[in-house]
Amino acid sequence: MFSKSCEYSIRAVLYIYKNTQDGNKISIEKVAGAIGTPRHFTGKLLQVLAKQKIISSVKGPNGGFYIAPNAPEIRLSRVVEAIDGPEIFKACALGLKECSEDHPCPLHQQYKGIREQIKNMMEDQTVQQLGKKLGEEKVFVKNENYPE
Amino acid sequence: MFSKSCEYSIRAVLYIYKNTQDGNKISIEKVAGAIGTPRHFTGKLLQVLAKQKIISSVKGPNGGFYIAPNAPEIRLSRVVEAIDGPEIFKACALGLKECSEDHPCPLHQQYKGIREQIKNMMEDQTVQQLGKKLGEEKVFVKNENYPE
DNA sequence: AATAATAAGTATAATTATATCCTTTTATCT
DNA sequence: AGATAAAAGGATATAATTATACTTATTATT
Ligand code: FES
Ligand code: FES
Repeated sequence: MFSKSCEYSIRAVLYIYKNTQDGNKISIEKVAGAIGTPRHFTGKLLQVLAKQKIISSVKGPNGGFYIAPNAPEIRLSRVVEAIDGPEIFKACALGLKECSEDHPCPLHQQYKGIREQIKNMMEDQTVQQLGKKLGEEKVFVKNENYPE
Repeated sequence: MFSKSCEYSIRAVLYIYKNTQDGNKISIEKVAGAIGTPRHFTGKLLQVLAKQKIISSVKGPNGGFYIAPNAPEIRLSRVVEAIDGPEIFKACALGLKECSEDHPCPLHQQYKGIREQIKNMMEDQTVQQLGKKLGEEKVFVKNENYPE
């Protein structure tokens, strides 16, 4: 579905949200440890998310990444587009260069609705909504029996 | 969504179906040319599909690949599972090792329905159904303005 | 038996994922 | 103020995976 980069990014952003609403900042080290993703690769992803202003970062001691409590809602689609690119939401199911009504692949009619749902899901859900669940409901952003 | 291997495979199988119902066989060369996929890579894919008995092949002059007119319906899911593996239909949206109700990711509730639809689509559609469309309706298995 | 057509098997290239290393920024301690 | 250390930023290197090309082995036809 999405690339690993993208999956990792979403998980990281949710975790960062949940753990920085009290004004704290959190380091790459801790994020990667908490969600179970490779340290350096995670760092790189957070770097591009910060550059795109999806998350905030501050260098130096006591620095780290965070999402300001008063930050506007961040749609998941924004993360996906930053990492995998926006074309992913209009790609053809069978890999044709373009998906179009004029030159459809045999799966086009059935697939386009599903793809739309995926897009809607990512546009509807925000980091803030899902991030809150992370604390309240039983949802997880790291694998089962993974050491905290 | 699916890997390139998988996309190519489905396109190839549909093309082979459409062009071998008259008892003909068709070569890798022609398949790859007609659907616009790399020659050798396509060959390899057809090889595993043949080994899995999803399509038939015969060597030597006048040989090639084909799907027998009396062959039972081939669900697209079978092709997907042969190439990308069956796990793809139960994978977690955020890349957790397992998707489960007990240890769900934050997107689980919303995603599982969509994933189910994808699975159903691939299980419902058969090579025969879609292959017929290839001749009758305006659907394509190669890119626009690609030389035949 | 020779040949030519073709599938099958092996090697290379490109991409993606991951790790290492060095630089820059900045808070804190002396 | 200067030294130090903690953190992100950035460039570059390696590994794994995926995609593609090349070579060899089969086999129907003559
Ligand atoms: S053309 Fe394939 S999904 Fe639209
Ligand atoms: S756990 Fe992520 S989709 Fe089910």
